[in-house]
Amino acid sequence: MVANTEAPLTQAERKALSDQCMLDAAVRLIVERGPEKTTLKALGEAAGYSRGLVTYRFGSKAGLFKAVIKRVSERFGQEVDAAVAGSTGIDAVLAAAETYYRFVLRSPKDIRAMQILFHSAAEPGSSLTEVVNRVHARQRAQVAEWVAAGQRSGAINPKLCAATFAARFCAYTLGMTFYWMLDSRSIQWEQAHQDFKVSIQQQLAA
Amino acid sequence: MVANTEAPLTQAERKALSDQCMLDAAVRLIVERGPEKTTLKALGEAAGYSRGLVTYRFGSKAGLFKAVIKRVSERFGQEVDAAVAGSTGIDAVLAAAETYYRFVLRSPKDIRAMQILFHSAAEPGSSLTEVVNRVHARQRAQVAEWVAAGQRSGAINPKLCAATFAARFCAYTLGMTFYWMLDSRSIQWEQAHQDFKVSIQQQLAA
DNA sequence: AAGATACTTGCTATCGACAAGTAAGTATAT
DNA sequence: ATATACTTACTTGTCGATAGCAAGTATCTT
Repeated sequence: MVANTEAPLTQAERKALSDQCMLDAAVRLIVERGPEKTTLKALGEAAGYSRGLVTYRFGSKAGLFKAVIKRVSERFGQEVDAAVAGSTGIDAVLAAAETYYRFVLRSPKDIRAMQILFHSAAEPGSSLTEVVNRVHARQRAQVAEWVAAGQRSGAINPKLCAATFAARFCAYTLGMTFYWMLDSRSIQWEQAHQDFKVSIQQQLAA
Repeated sequence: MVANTEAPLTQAERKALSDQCMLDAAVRLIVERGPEKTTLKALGEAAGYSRGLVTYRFGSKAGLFKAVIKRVSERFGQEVDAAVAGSTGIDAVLAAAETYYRFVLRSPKDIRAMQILFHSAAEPGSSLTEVVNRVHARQRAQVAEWVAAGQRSGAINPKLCAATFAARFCAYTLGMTFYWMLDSRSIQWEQAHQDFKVSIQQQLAA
């Protein structure tokens, strides 16, 4: 988490290192104290630098947070792509659900940080709105594509509106993650996931 | 929104009036600039008082926001009770969904403000966590009750887990509201609602 | 050695919340 | 009835802490 202070590095390496440290520090501090109470001073120190580096590198605190969203959502997107591989239709949707379920268990801090940033995008005047909206629009479009493909192949109920199902699928995931964050004990994360898969199959079945 | 300056009021009336003005101002400012950027100064002025009154009356800014959550969620709860009336099972669940759908259209500012406050409850160390968690636990329990009653009367699929369905139902609602706030154009609020009702019936059918 | 890039420090306006103050309403004694 | 003591409603002074800019220093590159 703290910058390495050994052997001389190239400028590019220095930059890459400090970027990495700052993004890690951001995730950690967002989860520990929330974005607003995460001060530039704390971010700099947690990353092993000064309070000024965040603003210099990312333009502002919000700029750093945007970078966090991009990094985590990109990593998640890659995992989904890998899990879905070539499959479409119901299988693809189930694989995506499964991937998210596991991602939350494996990287709870990343998910917590990202969800907190998603939330802040819903506040008026937030500079994260556009990025976050793009991330979610993309996710919904991807799900809708799988469903549409399944409909063309006859495996999925043709009466269903692919876009609306996709929104429902993604909205559920967001809401459930919110509950999980609020009080992980009050929600049966695993059972909810299993029941959700059953519900998906039921909803999509031709 | 601004305190009345006419005829002398009793202490109780003065208090009720200023409380009302402050709660209204809070909703307005949360929707206009978000909770963090809503300053005590702005709250006081918008309500027609000084910057000190919020702290004096509600203890802190967060105290005022708690009161906002209580007020709006209570009002929504009453509307649900009225709409559901005596019905149970699928009808009760559909009536609750319908009530929320309409509440959002009729009082978008109240919903926006409340959802923003819900979000802030998911941040670490938030003093709203407990209140918000209680509100949502209660909503889920209520939905689960309707479902369980429907199962006892044989109208709802007995294999379903009532609590898990309730969580799914409420999580969807939260997530969809988030999308609606993020970009109301990208979401077909009405179609999503209609499809949701069909999906509920399908999921609950015996 | 000179320029470019990575990073730090000085500064200003603004914030929330506490403490101390003032104004307005209420109770009691004559 | 009205003056005085008291309580409650509300305001203002103050303090430490904040984000982000401008101007500086350290480190790498050519």
